[in-house]
Amino acid sequence: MTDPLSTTLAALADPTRRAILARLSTGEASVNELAEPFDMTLAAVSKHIKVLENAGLVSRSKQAQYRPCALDATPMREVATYVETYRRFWEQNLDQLDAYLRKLQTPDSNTKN
Amino acid sequence: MTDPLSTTLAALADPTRRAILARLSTGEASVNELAEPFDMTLAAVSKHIKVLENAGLVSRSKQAQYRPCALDATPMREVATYVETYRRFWEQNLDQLDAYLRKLQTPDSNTKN
DNA sequence: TTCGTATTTTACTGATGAGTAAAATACCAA
DNA sequence: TTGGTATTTTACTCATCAGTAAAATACGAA
Repeated sequence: MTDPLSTTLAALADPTRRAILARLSTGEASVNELAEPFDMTLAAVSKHIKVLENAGLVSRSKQAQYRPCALDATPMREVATYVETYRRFWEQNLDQLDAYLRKLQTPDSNTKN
Repeated sequence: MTDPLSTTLAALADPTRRAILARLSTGEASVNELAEPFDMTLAAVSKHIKVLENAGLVSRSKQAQYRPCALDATPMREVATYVETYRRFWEQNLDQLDAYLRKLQTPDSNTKN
């Protein structure tokens, strides 16, 4: 699983990590700040951050003993591009659902019952 | 990891499974047909399909001894929606890169060297 | 230097994932 | 019924992941 898209998707496939990214979308934060909402060791959060960093979704800087995290959404672009190639399929399904619902509401279609 | 988005992302975070979906985007296929391109046991492919089915990305039907697979991209909608919330961040990064490259190309900015 | 705060690393545990081989199941056809 | 094709299940192995506790590291401040 060394391809970047797999790495990005795997990193995103965890609610804790997505919450960290959501927090970072409001601005930089230290590990302590990021860990605060979670019922989890600091070390555990540190490892989640490492996964995100490894996927290129988080970048780090250095300020004294702090190593603040910043969001880097760039790898999500590939995810967006990937799922977009399937858009027509889910929209097609919605169209079918829509047609089905319309059919149910059309009196004529139910005359046999 | 029981939330649907995590399940979908985890299912997509594997090149074999994405290849299966790509194949299914061209139409239904049996497990044997799906397994053909892979250097992997039929049982292994069967399990990958189970993961996709579990994520709602693949639906099955029954035709004699065949249990053909069909693509259902519906769960990808949530993925698309999710990454879209970060679009402004990666576009911002592109803008910054663009500005940076422009700056490099502007003679005035390098007069000090 | 010594302390305190921030963060990571290490060693370990338990759960889960990918893969295999071989047996089991399902269903059609002769 | 017997055989054949399609597919899944089971039991097992190996690797990876999430989490913890405790030690280690990094760095500013007194």
